[in-house]
Amino acid sequence: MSVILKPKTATAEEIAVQLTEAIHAHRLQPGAKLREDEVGDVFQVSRTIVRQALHSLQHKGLVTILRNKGAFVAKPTLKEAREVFEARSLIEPAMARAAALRATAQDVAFLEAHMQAEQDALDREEVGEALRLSGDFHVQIARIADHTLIETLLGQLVARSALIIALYWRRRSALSDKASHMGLVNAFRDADADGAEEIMKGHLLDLLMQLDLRDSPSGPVSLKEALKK
Amino acid sequence: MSVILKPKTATAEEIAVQLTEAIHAHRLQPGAKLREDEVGDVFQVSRTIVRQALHSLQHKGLVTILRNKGAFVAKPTLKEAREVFEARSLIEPAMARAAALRATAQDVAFLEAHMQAEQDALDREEVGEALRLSGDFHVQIARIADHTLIETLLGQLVARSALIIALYWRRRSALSDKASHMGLVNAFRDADADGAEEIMKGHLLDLLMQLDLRDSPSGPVSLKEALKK
DNA sequence: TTGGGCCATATCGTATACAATCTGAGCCTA
DNA sequence: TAGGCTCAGATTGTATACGATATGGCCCAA
Repeated sequence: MSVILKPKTATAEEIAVQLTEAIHAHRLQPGAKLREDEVGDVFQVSRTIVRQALHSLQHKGLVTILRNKGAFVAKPTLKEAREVFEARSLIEPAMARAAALRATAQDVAFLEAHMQAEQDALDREEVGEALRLSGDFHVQIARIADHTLIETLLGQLVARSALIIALYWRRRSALSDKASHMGLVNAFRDADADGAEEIMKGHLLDLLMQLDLRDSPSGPVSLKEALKK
Repeated sequence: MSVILKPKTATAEEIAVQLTEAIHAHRLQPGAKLREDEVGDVFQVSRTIVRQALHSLQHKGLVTILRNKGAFVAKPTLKEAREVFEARSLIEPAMARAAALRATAQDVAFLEAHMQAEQDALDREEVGEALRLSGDFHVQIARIADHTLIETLLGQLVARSALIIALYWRRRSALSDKASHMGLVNAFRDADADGAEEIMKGHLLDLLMQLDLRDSPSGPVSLKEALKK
């Protein structure tokens, strides 16, 4: 928790955003406890506001709140992880198709700048920021498709994906989606709906393949936790 | 607001459920104001708890909270309404397919009982309850498909659909989904994945057709509201 | 009469006080 | 020494007090 920025007073929304970024950047690990007054001290607000932020993050699936226990950064199970990517596979190809039919020159330029920003972050070795931008790329596609509901939804799924990547990413392979993203941008430029849809399908499959979502238990668990119940 | 039941103390979750049911049953109309201490009086809890419930409903898209103005039952716009059904069309056929492959005899029996309960409600002329059950039928399919994430998601979309139906339903046609639901149950019994998927696709299209989602303005609006801004 | 400004009241927003609950250390006992 | 009990401290849960903001009525002036 001590790695959070902005020690000045903030709104619940701002706190939620900052916590989300910290989770995205893996500065807050899955399972980390978020004590209310600790967070409140950092942001200089009362627990009331912190509570709002934490509940909001719970609704988005980033935080788990246990009654009388507290709030923790969510630890998606294997099943939840698979479900997130299944849901994305149902939604995103259709968004890519719609975006291809609607994308303007500005949209294409925006996505290109977005990819450049991601590359810059990688060059600076800011892996967390690059991951965040990479996820946001997908949300931007829903925005271009002008589908507000799914844009919101996808924002939540992408945020959860960041947690999943933190837990299940096979470190041995590089998480590179540059080629797919480039392909999508090109398809948008050409208004190639079929192409965009296919690339997105393949891209999500690629992502899945780079995760270790086989039956292995959910990773290192403390003995104490493992023996509980 | 005076039509709500259970005047004894309750948790935020219970309040949210009761409000949801009231919205489903159209006892609370889109746009209705939900004053915090009024709700608190009804349920015999402090505003703290009411606030939790209202925020939770906001996240689910059933309530709109305007800062310093208060909470209102959401009034989905035409675009939002279309988006809800588009999202459902992306998700539910796949759920129907998965459910067909997984449904047990118990699941089929459960759905049959569910349909019977809906019919009973209709016979008792409890239209609101029948609508609620009809929506829940779809959520149950996601449960049978064993897809928890989408089950939750669909619960929200179905709840919003109830609002949309309240606003955009063409009264002239009967909102009958009995045939489609029956077809789905049969497909589940036969493990007919393709059939289930197709029926669900068509069923959602049917639903859309029975709504008036053309460009007409969002219905009766007070003059004052219309001239604002 | 009509338009604008002012104030009382209603209502929401936030902080804080207090109650309920959990946790873990220390102690006792078998 | 292992197991369980008790209690203090830490932490979350809820109610309430108080401040901020919006609303609507009233008065006054043009």
